[in-house]
Amino acid sequence: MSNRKALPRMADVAKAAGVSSMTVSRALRGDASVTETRRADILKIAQEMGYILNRGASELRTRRTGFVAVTVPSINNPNFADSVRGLTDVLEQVGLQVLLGFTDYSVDDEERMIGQLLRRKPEALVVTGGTHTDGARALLANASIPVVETWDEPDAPIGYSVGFSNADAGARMARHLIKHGRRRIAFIGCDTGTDFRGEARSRGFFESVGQYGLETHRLIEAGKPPLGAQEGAQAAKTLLETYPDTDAVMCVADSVAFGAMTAFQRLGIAVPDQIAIAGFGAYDVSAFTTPAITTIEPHALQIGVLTGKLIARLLGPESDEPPVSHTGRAPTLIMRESTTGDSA
Amino acid sequence: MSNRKALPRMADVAKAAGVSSMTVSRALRGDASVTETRRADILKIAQEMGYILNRGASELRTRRTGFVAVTVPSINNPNFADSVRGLTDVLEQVGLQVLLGFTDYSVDDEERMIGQLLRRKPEALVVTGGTHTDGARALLANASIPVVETWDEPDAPIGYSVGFSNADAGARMARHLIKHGRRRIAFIGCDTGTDFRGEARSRGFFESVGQYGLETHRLIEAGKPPLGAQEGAQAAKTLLETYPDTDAVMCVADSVAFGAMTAFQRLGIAVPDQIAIAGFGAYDVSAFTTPAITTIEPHALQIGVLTGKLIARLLGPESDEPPVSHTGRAPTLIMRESTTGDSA
DNA sequence: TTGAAAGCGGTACCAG
DNA sequence: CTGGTACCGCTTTCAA
Repeated sequence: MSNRKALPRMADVAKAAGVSSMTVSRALRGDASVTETRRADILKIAQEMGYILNRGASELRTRRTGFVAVTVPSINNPNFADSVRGLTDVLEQVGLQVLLGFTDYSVDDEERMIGQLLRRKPEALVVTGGTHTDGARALLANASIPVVETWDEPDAPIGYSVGFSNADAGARMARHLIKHGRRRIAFIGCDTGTDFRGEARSRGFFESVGQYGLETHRLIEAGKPPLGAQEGAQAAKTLLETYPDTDAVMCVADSVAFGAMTAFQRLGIAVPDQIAIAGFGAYDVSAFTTPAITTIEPHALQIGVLTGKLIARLLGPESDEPPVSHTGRAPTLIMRESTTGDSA
Repeated sequence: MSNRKALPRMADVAKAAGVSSMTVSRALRGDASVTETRRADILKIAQEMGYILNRGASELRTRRTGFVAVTVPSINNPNFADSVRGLTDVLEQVGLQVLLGFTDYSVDDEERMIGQLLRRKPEALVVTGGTHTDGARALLANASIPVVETWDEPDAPIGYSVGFSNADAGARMARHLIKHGRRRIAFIGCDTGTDFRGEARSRGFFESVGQYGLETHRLIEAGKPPLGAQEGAQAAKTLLETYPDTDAVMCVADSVAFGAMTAFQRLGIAVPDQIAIAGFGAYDVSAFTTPAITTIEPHALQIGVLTGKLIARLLGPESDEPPVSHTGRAPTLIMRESTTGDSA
């Protein structure tokens, strides 16, 4: 039902149409030099024969693959999914195809993935975050294609970057909590050395907390990313045992905040009266919990879209304005009842 | 920082190593016929030169691209994300690279995507669902590569299929609700003609409801997919206005069920006392709401994994047992308080 | 406007 | 075990 039979080649179409391969090639690509009637004729014949262009062969000759390689830690994360989606859509507009690789939050896996992806000769490469192995950096340096780091503001940028400061995002939330009267403040995050963006948020968060003279050690490491509601619920219990007087907690992601909130509520702890909860990521769920969860909107889709536009400009025809790294819209704090106590 | 300079080719490595391209080719692929010392030598030189194999060139000669094309409606759906992840992981094991295309729940977009993807000469193609345009079917028939339809049991299978009966899943939930004493039963789904799997669930649901002699017209069309909590909340209000005496509702996805439940609760309607709620998809959130939401676990990851294994067997060395379509584990009903009323 | 020949960067095949 | 040669399917180039 699906076994290899010889697929027609361009030469076969040419023969059937009584022209040369070159004419078929031109007709298929819409080259103006082919007579309109002839072109229509060729297209019809190609269609009838079920001819499908072999892009691999064209690429070899033109040296343009139309691939953009992309590595993300995980696709099972609404934020990354949004970014990938935005990126894919924009690139599709200009005929570029995304090659996706998952790194599972491991820089070693990332290096391996990049090595694999580069063999496909992508015209640009998009990575998540600004932390990479030396090996990966070497690969990227040698590849001589545009590199875009996303979701971060790298200390040592490789090429372009489209992202924001996760530390600032954490700090912003800390100030919000403090402004609303919280003083014994905690953070639930991933284990150290795994999710670098989450760590940056935690770092910025506690830096800000410290600036107000408050305790900065209430950190719960809830496991390896990606963290979900399950881990959030577990971490909430740990938090209560370890620092029972905590009156506010930020979670590395909304999924975690949701799980933590549920755990508190089932233990009879009032949110936000006894403990305020904040998340990150503006997941859909956060707007519909009771109370709704204060969070930070990272504009994930826009990160993808901006990255796509940047790449389109880099690979497209020479533009007047040279493309530059783009920081996009800064993350937005979304205040909701889980920290403000205001009724819905 | 990233401009085109001539990348080294295999011939360059060969020259530097003082051997022929053929020897380099063999060394790089681990062909046993190359002396071990020579191979080490060549690998080192290739490494130093920053040589990266051009797979496009190999593919042309070997006629094996290592691509598997995959179309999914959307990646912003935990179920599809899980499937893609499972599929990607398995295929990566055997050196296959996924080429992903998004169809936005449109069969026309799907046809277009398939057309684009086939030009990359994938060795297999995975599509979501069993409903396709005639054009898409023609493309697939001509491609002469294995085709796997997932997430469904197609009426007219194109090739292999890995999925389950969405109608059965809907029917199962209907029986569950009826068994728990519900009689005025509704369904919140997508607009007709968009999400075929969701429609199948709805159809099976109402068929079962009808078999018990109950009303089968309480259908709320909540918009185009993907539906979220927002649409669920809105639909819940519509449901109350349209069929105020409804005592149970199944939603096409857990996200929708969550939004609907929140809406009911904010309106002071007790779940499940006044109205029972069920979802589909076993999203993480469903286990942590109050009450937790009864749902159906489709084993999305496993669908991806089984599809990957099927393809690996199809494309791998001749196996003794011929590969067949695999239905995987049947969806599992997860009973929770939102329909049973049992305390957590 | 069209076609013939060469070549993109690898690997199959066969000779040595 | 190693190398020469042809060729994968398309497009560039140049001539007609």
